[in-house]
Amino acid sequence: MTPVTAAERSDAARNRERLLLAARELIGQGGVAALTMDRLAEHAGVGKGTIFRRFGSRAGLMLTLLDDSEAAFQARVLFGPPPLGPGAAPLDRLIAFGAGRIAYVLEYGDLVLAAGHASRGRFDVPAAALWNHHVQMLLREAGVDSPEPWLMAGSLNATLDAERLLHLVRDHGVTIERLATSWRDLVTRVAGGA
Amino acid sequence: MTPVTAAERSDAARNRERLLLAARELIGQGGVAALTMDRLAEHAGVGKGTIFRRFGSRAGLMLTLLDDSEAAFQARVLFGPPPLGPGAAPLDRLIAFGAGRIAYVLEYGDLVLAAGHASRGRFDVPAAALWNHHVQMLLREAGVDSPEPWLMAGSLNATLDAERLLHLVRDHGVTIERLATSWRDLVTRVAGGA
DNA sequence: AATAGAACCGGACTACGGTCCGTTTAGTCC
DNA sequence: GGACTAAACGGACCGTAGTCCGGTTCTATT
Repeated sequence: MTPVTAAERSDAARNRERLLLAARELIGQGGVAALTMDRLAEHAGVGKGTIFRRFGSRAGLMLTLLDDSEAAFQARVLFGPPPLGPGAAPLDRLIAFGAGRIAYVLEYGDLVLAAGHASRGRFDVPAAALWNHHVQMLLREAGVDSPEPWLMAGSLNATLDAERLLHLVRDHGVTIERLATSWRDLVTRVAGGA
Repeated sequence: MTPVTAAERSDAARNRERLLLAARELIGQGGVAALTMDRLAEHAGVGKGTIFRRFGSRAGLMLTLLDDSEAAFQARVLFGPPPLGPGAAPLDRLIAFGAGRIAYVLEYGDLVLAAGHASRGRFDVPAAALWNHHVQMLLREAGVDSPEPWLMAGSLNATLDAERLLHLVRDHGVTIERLATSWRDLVTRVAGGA
């Protein structure tokens, strides 16, 4: 977050902390929907413009709020124990990745949803690029020789879209187990399995 | 559109026509973004409330605007010549369906995008259910025996999400041919092909 | 410690989608 | 054709995300 070129000014840092704290408080009280920018500004004792300079948009703020948990998940994928982390067979890692992603999305629900409504389109966000790359790597290791590896990885990731998953769970009562099963089925077939 | 239970009142019909005409005019002049509800109301000489009673939301209006082309595409899929229509091998129909869908989304671009921002979530819209059912049927005919046929069809359709396709084309310069290739690769693998 | 200027601050302002409710009008029944 | 009712109408109103810019505060420099 802190730019390399210049240290963050102390008042800016103080306000950023205040804002994140106030944001979590508001969400804790009334859910993500209760977090409006006006309320946040008032509750944090800060001007509205300050929020937008700092986080760019409401979605940017949500992204920042998710930073910690997102980093934790990334760490589990990149350095954690198998099958999610390195060490397991590529297909098993792929299956575990989907299951983990599904669990993550359902756990943070509305927050992920709100973060997705970024003006940038929710695809170019750094994390998305990382997952794309990760899936692409696992596919290659699994021996999948696709004419469009990058697009194939993107397609599989589109399957894990937060809005879709939450819609299925909330409006159709689909269980997390069924989602995981479906993902396993999909990637197994793509990888040329049974 | 006209409810079976009661005929539409003449003033309502007149205003609906006015609104659709004015909407197409505004879009023709300044693109979909230029179609704001206030402007539309003024340009059509109609109150704003009238628009919302008739179409429910901005997305609903967009959906209505797409009605004709959507119906045309549906007709091609359900009754048209192979490989999109009936008569071809299931896998070929599936491939053609994706290609057709991609072309459709790219052709109507922003309109489809705006229609997708419906409050209902863009998944429960009637057309989406139809495509889901269609893909599910083709998979079954192709001998794909999935533990979750409905979710599998939904996953494949998620791959054709308008926002994703348009993002790839507009922000990454991906061609329609590459998208079609990737879709073919995906469904071929799912169907157990090469 | 004084100073300059960059970074930051705040809140009034805009544009938008969507709602509400008192008013008008179309269709119907006598 | 007059009266009645349900439907449609319209535009003021609301809450929202996001912008703008004059004033303020921090920090580096001397």
